[in-house]
Parts: sequence; C-alpha cells; structure tokens
Amino acid sequence: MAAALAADAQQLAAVVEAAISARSPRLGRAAHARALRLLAPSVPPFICAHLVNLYSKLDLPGAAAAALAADPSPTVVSFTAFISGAAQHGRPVPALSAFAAMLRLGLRPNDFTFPSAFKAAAAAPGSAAVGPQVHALALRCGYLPGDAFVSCAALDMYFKTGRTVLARRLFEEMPNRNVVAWNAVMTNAVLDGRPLETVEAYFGLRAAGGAPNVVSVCAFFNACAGAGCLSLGEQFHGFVVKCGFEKDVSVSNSMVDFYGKCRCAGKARVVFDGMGVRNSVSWCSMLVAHAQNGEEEEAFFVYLVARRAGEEPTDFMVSSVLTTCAGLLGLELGRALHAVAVRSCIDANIFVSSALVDMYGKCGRVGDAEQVFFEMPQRNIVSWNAMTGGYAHIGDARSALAVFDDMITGGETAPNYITLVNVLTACSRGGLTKEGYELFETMKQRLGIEPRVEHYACVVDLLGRAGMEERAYEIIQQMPIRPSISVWGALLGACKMHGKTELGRIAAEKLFELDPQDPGNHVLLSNMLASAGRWAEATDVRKEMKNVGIKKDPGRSWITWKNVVHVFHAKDTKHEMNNEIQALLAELKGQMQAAGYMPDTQCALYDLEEEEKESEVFQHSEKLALAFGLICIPPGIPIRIMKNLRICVDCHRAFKFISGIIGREIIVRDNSRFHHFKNYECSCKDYW
DNA sequence: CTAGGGTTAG
Repeated sequence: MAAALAADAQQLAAVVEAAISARSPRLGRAAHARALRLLAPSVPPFICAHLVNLYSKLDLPGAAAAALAADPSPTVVSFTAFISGAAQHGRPVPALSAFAAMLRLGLRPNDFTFPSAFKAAAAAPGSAAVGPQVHALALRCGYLPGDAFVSCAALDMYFKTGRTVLARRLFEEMPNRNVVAWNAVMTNAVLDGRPLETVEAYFGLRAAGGAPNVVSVCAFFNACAGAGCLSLGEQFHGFVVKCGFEKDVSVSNSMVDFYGKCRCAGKARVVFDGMGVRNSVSWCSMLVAHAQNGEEEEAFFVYLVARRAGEEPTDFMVSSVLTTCAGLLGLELGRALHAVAVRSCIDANIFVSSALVDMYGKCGRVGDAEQVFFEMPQRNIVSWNAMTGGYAHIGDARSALAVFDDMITGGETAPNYITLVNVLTACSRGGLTKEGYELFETMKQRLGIEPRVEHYACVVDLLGRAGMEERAYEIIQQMPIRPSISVWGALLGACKMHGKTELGRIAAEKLFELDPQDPGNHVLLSNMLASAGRWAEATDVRKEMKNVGIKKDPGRSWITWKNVVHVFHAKDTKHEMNNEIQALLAELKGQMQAAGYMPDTQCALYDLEEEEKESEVFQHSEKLALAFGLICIPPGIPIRIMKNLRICVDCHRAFKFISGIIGREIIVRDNSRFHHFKNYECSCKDYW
C-alpha cells in the first residue's frame, strides 16, 4: 500500500511539473483532481506542498491559498512555495502575510524562504519597516552574511526601498560577492537614474575577475540607453555578439531599446530583424523605438505586423500603440485600440487607461477622455496630467481648474511640475488670466513646487495673450533662472500678436543670442515688422539673415499618392497638373468666400497691395498640395499633407472652410504638430 | 517539493 502510494505520488509530481511547464491551469486542475481521487482521505503532506507549488507557479492565487489552507500539517516547503509564487507574481502583501502566519505557527524559515520574503518586502507598498525585520530574522537564523542567495536578496531589498547606503555597505561586506550581487548593484543604479554607476559596477565585476551574464549585459545596455551613450553601447554590442549573448531574447530586446533611446531607430530595426526568437517585449521595444523617434506610422505598422504574427495585445503593447495614436492624432485608430483594450480586459490597467485619456485629450475629444478618466479605479500622477493636458489642449481653463481642485482636495496624488504647466497652459489659452497668474504666484508656497523655466514660459504666454507684454517682460527680468528660448519665444509671439514692435525686437535679439542659427526667429521678427507696416526694417532683418548666412528653409509641402511623393513650393507652377490645380483653387476660393471666408494676409512677406497679398497666400505650398490631393485622391480617404515649416494662418483658416465645404478630412503634419481639419474645424482649436 | 539579479508602456 505504501509503495503504491509512493509510486502514485511520483507520477503525480511528474504531472504537476508538466502542468507548470506548460503553464496550463487545465492540466493543473486535472493533476489536483487525480491527487484527491488517489490519495483521499489521507493526503500526505508533501503532496499538499506540490499542489501549493502548482497553483503558485500557475499564478492562481485563490487556488494556491486554498491548497495551503487544506494542508493538514503545513511545512516550511508549502509556505515557501506560496510565498515565492506570490512574490514572483507581484503580490507582496499576501506573500508577507503568509510569511507572518508561518512564523506564528512556529515554523522556521529556511534558506529558500528568505529570498522570497526579501523580494516581497522590497515590493510591499508603504512598509519600509518589514525589510529590516526580515533582515534581523535572517541574521538570527544564521543565513547572513554567509548565504549568497539570502544576502543578494537582502541587498536588492535595501536598494529597492531606497536605503542605498545600507545596501552598498551590505555589498561591500559580502564575503562571497557573486555575479548576482554585482547585477543587483547594476540594475538598481539604472532604476534609480544613475546609469554611470551601472557602468562602473560592470567594470568592478570584470576587475574582480567575475564573468558577466545576460542580466549584467541587459543592465549595461539600459545604462547606455539612460545616459545616451551611443558609442559605448555600440562597442559593447560588438563584445556581446562575440560572446553569443545576443541569442538571449532579453539581451536583444535591451539592444533594440538602447538603439531606440539613442535616436537610432534604424539600428534598432537591424537588431530586431536579425532576431531568431522574438517575444512580446521585442515587438513592443521595436514599436517604441519608432514611436519615440517621430516615426509614428512605422510604429503603428509594427503593431499590425505583431498582431498578424499572432502576438496578443498586452497592456504594454496597447499603451504604447495608443501613445502612437495620440502622436498621430489618430482618433479612429485610437478608438479601435480602445475596443481592443476592452476585449483583452486590460482597459482598467493604469498605463492603458492613462494612455487612453492622453490619446482622447490630444485628439481634442475631452468628453471621451473624461469618461475614461472618471471611471478609472485608481489614478496616479500621469493620469491626472493626461486629463489636465487634455483641457490644456483645447484651452478649457474652467475644467482644468476644477479637476485640479479635485486633485488637491482628494489628496491622494500630489501635483507635480507638469500638472502646473498643463493648468497654466489651459488658463492661458482659455483666457483666465487672473486665475492663472494667481496659481503661478502661489504655486511654491501653496504646493511646494518651485517654478521652473516652463512655468515662466507659461506665465509670459498668459500675460502676453492678455495684452500685458510689459508685465511679462518685468517677470522675465526678475526671474531667478536663465530665461530659455521658450520664454523669449512666448514674449515675441505675444508682441507680434499685439503689435508691440519695440518689445518684440528685444525678445528677438535675445532669441538670436540663444539660438543664432534658427531662421524661425528672424522670420518671425521680420513678419512682425512687416505686419506693423515697417517694411524697411523688415527688409533689413532679411538682409542681415543673408549676410550672416542664415538660410530660411524654403517652405514646402508634400503629399503621397500611389507611392509617389509630390513636392510643392509656394507659387510653384511646375507640377504637371498645374492647370487643374489652379482651376480648383479658383473654384474653392469662390465657394469659401460665399461661406464667409476672409483671407488673412498677415503672413505676406512683402509690401504689396492687399489684392496681391491675397493672391500670394493663395499660392502657398500647402494649398497647392491640397488641391492636388483633392483632384487625385478618391472621396472618403483623408488627405494627408506634410509641411517642413509651421502651417500658415491663412492656410489654416482656409483648410477649415474647405474641410466643411468639400466634406473631407484633411490632415496636415507641420514641423510642430498635427492638424486634423474636419467639418469647418481643426483639432487644434486654433491653438498651435 | 520551496530561492536571489533581467527586457517593453502612460
């Protein structure tokens, strides 16, 4: 009988092992049922430990807890199986409760228990006291400093709970420093934003005669990514290939990420394309490498290919691709992704839902953003910033202030400097000058947030838009920090808007000092002088540009049709379809004027008669490109135009009319953002 | 039968 039982138990153990490695709850439950059938009524204790292990590894916490509770005489092994499972799957609180329960039963943790207990203590929210208690217990049980596993876990726990000095001391005093200990130092230094320390630790490991492993290599690439050390990482890449580490998926993933973060999406692509095995992290890293380098279309394409290759949409994947949709102002794509998120049950994930708020906000759909935001089970600083950012985007100052008040009274998440930038921007665009100014004045004393240069830029913009350029200038002069390009740029913009030519000149001179090669500032000054009728001075600025050798990029727009890129310059007559383009523009002009369109000629550069100015702005490159698109691209397809400079005011106004009259969606990507024109409106709500 | 350090996101 006993022999039969032992044989069954051995078989059962094999089935359990198979279920774990196949990550199959179905096989697991079958194994459990078989255990009960075979061994009831007296299930031997080691079988219970097997079952706890089974459910822990399969990440079925309820079943694991039930199996542990059903163990008639739980041992350190069944408890340890439970604790490790909970710690590994990010449930530190149940892990620590089990650890405490085990101690209450008088069971002594062993050298397998402590590493998991430390891991749980490192991740437990708001319980910095637990780690040291586990540490004391490990000392008393004699596992420290001798046991390498236990001391590495303790070390990591101190790093992750912010006790860096203590962690370092533990590391210095370790008698048996192994590669895992060095890796703990390396990875935590990256996490804490000290990438150079990671590199140092790597060379420390080498100097001590240690051999790096895949974890060390990942950490090294992360450090290079964090510090922007492209050439160091490239050299390391060579070494990694020589050692064969690049065959490890995580290593290749970290290389893709490294090249992406160092602004080399192309090199990331080469690594990615060369990978023999990819996982969902690989796809996500490649997607982000494109997205973070302004290649949103490519990023979205990676998502499509990943789905076609059978990748499930994970929370990582969906939040990243939503950010891409936000960057593209791709509302339709974003909506589709929202549906995917709901179907995959990840829409409540804080990253995904914050990305949804961000996407809807950037696409100008504040109502949809609010719906997601107010239904979020929990919110963090990024969620609040996405929501206030959405209000800032369309200049809804009242709502921005209201949600900001909610945030302060709720008290769960403290605002940070980005929140303040958003609320101030909303006030500025929404014309709540007084409220915005008060917020700026009191932010340090009331919220403990020191105004940064971004806030100064906001308040200069705020006062400038309200016509208080002189007050804005006073503030700039009293700033405790050096005014940046954006601060002077805000002042110049306001001066141009309100015709404050003299002050505008001062701002422009400062901009020339800070960024002498930027043609945009010169053009802005020249335009300001021109629109004030000071043609001679405007011409002087242009001449000066020529003398100093600053070239204004000639404005050009392009549009793709049937895989051919058609480029247009202002007053361009060279296109083969020029006759049709001119005829359509003339026709559109008539329809627009009938609908109430008045040309805005403030961007005309030369002293011309009003009529001449009007015909000049009607030959702008973006209008030519649009006419071409309207002629060639079949109805129903949005017309996508790219421009190397910012879209001009008159074209912006005209495109709104045309979108309504023709009933077509027009998308312009200029050098600073996207504009989605639809039904007489633009997604930017005229703020850009 | 049970263990430490790892890659991607808002």
